[in-house]
Amino acid sequence: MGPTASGKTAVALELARVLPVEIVSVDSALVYKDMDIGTAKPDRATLEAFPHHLVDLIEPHESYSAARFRDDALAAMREITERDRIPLLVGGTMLYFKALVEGLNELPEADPMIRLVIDTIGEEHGRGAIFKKLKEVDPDTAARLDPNDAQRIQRALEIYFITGKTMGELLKKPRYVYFPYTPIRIALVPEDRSVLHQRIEQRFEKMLEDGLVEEVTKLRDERGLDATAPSMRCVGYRQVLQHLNGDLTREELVSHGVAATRQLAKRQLTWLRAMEDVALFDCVAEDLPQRVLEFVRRELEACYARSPVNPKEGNLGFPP
RNA sequence: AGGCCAGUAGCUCAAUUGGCAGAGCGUCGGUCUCCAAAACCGAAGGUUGGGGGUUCGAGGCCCUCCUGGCCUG
Repeated sequence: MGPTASGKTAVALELARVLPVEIVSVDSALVYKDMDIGTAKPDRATLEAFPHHLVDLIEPHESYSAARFRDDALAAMREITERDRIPLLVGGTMLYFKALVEGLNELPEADPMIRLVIDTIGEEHGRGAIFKKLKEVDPDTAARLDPNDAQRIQRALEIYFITGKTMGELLKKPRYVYFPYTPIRIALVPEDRSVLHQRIEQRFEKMLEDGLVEEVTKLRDERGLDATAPSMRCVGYRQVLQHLNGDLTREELVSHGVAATRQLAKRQLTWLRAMEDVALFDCVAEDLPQRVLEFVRRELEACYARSPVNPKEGNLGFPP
């Protein structure tokens, strides 16, 4: 795990070179096909040499979800372990990590029609009307949410409209979590935030040099995508779209894009701080891949030593 | 060189006739159960370019210096 631009990919590739692992992407942006530059997707050669699961899964006009990720990730992990290999989960979408390991309650999936209905009510009767409605049907959830949090209020109402039961009620039900793995949690974090900020700026400028504007132009012109598409809410894509609309100058595109990326990194770090049992590594360390590799080796050995089920012949699959 | 205009939070700008210096953005901290690279909440941040003066009281008036811009030579 780690914030954007912390060097996760480089470390993952190094581990994949040496250990019997297969990479599973835990990234809400890498799932989109044809969104390569702005998502800092590994290039084709890398993806061929080290296949990544859960990359290029859906079209940019489709939408994904935490629940779908959990299903997809568990399926990928099962395939990998059946090949006697180890899943290496790499990414920065912390909600996906959480959903995977801790599971989700049984809730209905998103329904675009219902969401449209709720949005329409909001437009006609005012922003407050929707919150008022939620207070009526699900006071517990309403009390927990901020009246301005339109997205979550909409979700809570959506659950009620689909199931007739409240979100508060459904979340109280016991959750049966299927996760037959022992995670070794590693996070790459900056000891000095300003270094990460620098990297973010350089990387965004590089993305523009590499043709990010052209990539987005294509998505807009050939796929008709606009700011309402979930994929176009990704950092960078949204700002380029605004630039193409004439709402941002080229200069503003850079400063806004960089700022949005910094904010993303900040939120990712907030998640990481709240997580327990995570080994932290300074993401600007010189020999970062080596350090992580050593740590993983030790952890794997300890893991196998205490496990009643050893892999075949007790061979860990990597040099002693 | 002379004349005019401007200088307020990191940035862009507000502030009634002289009456408690604010906003947006950024920054920092947090929340997060099927959109999460999303959405939302909170906090910090000022010698109002410097110095002097008038006044009960100055971001706003007077003097002076500094910086930037425009005009004239």
